[in-house]
Parts: sequence; structure tokens; C-alpha cells
Amino acid sequence: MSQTSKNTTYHHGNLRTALLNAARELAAENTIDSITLREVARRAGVSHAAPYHHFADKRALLRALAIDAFNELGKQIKEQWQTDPVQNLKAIGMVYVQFALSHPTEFRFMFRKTLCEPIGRPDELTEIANSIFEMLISTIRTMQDTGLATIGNPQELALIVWSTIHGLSNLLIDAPIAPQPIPDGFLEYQIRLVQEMLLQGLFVRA
Amino acid sequence: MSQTSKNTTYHHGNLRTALLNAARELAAENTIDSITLREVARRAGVSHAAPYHHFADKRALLRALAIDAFNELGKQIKEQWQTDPVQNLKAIGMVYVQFALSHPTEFRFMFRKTLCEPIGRPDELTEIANSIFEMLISTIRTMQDTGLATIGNPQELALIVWSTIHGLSNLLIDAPIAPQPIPDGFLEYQIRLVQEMLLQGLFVRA
DNA sequence: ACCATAATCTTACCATTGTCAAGTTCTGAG
DNA sequence: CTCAGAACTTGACAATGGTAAGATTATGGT
Repeated sequence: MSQTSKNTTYHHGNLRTALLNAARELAAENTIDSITLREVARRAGVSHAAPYHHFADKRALLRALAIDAFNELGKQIKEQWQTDPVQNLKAIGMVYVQFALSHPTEFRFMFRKTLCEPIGRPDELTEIANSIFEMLISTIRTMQDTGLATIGNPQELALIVWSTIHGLSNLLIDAPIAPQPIPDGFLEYQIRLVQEMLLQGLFVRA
Repeated sequence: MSQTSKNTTYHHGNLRTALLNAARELAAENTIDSITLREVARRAGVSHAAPYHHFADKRALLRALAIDAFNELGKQIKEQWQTDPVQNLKAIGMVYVQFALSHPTEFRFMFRKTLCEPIGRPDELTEIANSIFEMLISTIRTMQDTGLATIGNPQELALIVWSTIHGLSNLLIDAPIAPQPIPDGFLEYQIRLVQEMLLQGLFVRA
């Protein structure tokens, strides 16, 4: 096909990524249930059993999709990274919610416990999720070090902050409320509101 | 069967609720994908085509499940209702997160846009969700009236508050972080933390 | 009381899906 | 060159969502 690699007839050459791309294509088009192994294979121009040579089962394909999405999210956050922790807090929020809005299907798969390995076993999905969580924690720690936040255990505070942006993302994507489509500037305004509330809440005057 | 109603052999008598109960049973046992129309019918002791006389399709069954769950959530909130708006804010948060933790599968279905009717058509799921949202808005309005909160449009503030408890629920259920199982008192502590932050954030000193 | 009609349920069928087993074709190390 | 193994295909299987047509029961109008 017009793939960016070899063009042999039998061996695809780079089927794994082609399958993931096809899955992403499906994710972008339809809803969460419409990612079908067979359709993915079809779009990659390959037989319906071919994917099993690259993924153990459908779950593994979706897990790979989720991991890629987490990596992309982390990359986007890092691109916005600056020195001011308050700016970074805002950046994390904006990037996070925007990512959820622009890749809703992948976003949903990023948080599916069934896609993780059984507990005990090392799980890349858990690791990458935690590494992003760490960025939030360290941001809050920095804020505390510079006196911008004064109360609380940074880990617990980070969980609350993450909850807020994660919940906002979920509600905007899936809840039967919220304006549809989302008006211009709504996001910026909402994130600013979150941030102001959090900054106030994180800061106890001496 | 040992149903609470008639016991004729052919006509079930109350199949609709029996199906919903079976679905809830499945929800409690397994994961989100394991609710199968055929298994639901099997558990209700009925042929696999019988459900179609009570629900248009699988989606309709799941929508009914989600609606029931929203009703239950609303009921539980109302049971905790008092006069103090701050107490009510806490009650909403506690009940909400506890509901999500004790009925994770139903909770996930409560927020699936694909279960809603196409926009334009009146949708019971949208209505019941909004009616619960209204309780939050009115709580915040009351707080503003009594000087406990001073800033912002109550609707926008309510969205942030909802985001926080909704996000916390989702993360605790599905995110590959958070202690598993959740230790005693964790929830109370976390909700108190949320509340303190929000109260600070909602209140701007003159 | 009776019977037509509608509601409820069943059996039989179809297309699709995830998955596996057994073959086929290619590729590269020796 | 060759041959072991990787990459793919074909063909099968059971399970699922859904439809159609027929069987059974309930119900209301007369």
C-alpha cells in the first residue's frame, strides 16, 4: 500500500504501527465500540488473523493504543513546560483537557483498568500514567517551595488537582450536560477558574 | 421463578425489571464488557429474543440501567440532605464518590454519550443528570446567598465542583494509581480536603 | 361466555466478531 | 544454498446482537 515503508506483497514490513494507525483512524471516526480487530486488519490491508502476530489479543492492541496516547500527552505537556510552576499547572490543565477533547476515544481507553496487566506484574500502562502524575506532584512541590502553596501533602493535593481536570475532561466528553459544541474561549475560561480556585485553596495565609 | 410476582410459565409477568436486575447482577460480578443481552436473558430464565419485547436493543437496556442508577444516586443524596449548604456540599461529594465505588459498572454507563438519545430528541438520561446537577448549583447559590461563597457564576462553579468529585470517582475506579484497596478513612479525608480547598477557593475576602 | 386481537415469548436464522489451528510464503543467519 | 523461524493466510469455531415468523397466553369488547 502507500505505507511509508517496504512494499512487498506478503510481508507487510511494519504492520504493528500500521495496525495502530488504523485503530486510531477508527477511533477518530466512530465511537468506543467500533474499534474491531477485523476492521483494523481490513484497513491495514491484511487478513483478519494477521494482528495476532503482533498483539496477543484485542486487549493488547488497545493497551498499546492507550500507552501511545499517554506518551503523546506527556510529550505535549513537556512542550509547554516552563520554569514558573503556576504556568505549568495551567499548561497541564489546558493540554490535558484539550487532549481529551481532540482524542476522546483514546482518552477513554487510557483509563480502563481492564487494559492494565494483572496487579503484581509490571505494567507499562501503570508506569507511564504514574510518570505523568509525577509531573503534577513535582509542580505542586515547587509551588510549596516557593510559597505559592502552603498546605497539604503534595501527593494528596495532586490527586485533587488531577481529579478536577480529569473530571472536567470526562464531563465535557461524555456527560449529557455542557454546551455542545463547546464555545470559543470556554476552555481557557474554565481552566482559569479552576486555577484561581485551586490557588486560593492551596494557599493559607499565615 | 421465585420472582415477587405471578408465576405463570409462559408469560413472565415482570420481565422488564427482572432483566434489569440480571444486568445489575452481571455488572456487580464482572467488568463493563460482560453485560451481554443473551446472558441477561439467560439469568432471567428466558429466551435470548425475549428482551426485545421490552427494550429496543442492547443500548436501550443499558440506558435504562443508567437511568435507574441516576435515580438511585439522587435518592441517596436526598436522604442526606440538610439545611446547611456546606454540609450538603460534603454530602453530595461523599455520596457521589461512594456510589461510584460501590457500583462502578453502572457509574461508567451513566456517562456514555452513546446511550443518550440523538440530540434534539427529548432524553430522560439527559434530564435526570441535569436534575442532579441542579442540586449542586442550588447548593452553591445558597452558599453565595449566605456569604459562604462570593465569587463567580454558580453554574460555572458547580461544573468545577462536579468535575472534582466526578474526576476523583473516575480515578479511584479506573486509573492505574491510587491505593488498592482503598484504606479506611481515605475517602472522608479526601473529600474533606476537596471541600476545604473549594471553600477557600470560592471565598474571596473583601 | 366467547373470540378476535394484541402482548408476550420461542425457535430458527443471519452477519459479525474474537480467537485458534494448520497451512503458505518469505527472510535471513549459518 | 538451505532451512528454521517469522510473517501472513485460510478456514474453522463458539458467542454475540439482531430479525423474522410462528406459538402461546392474556385481555377487552360484545
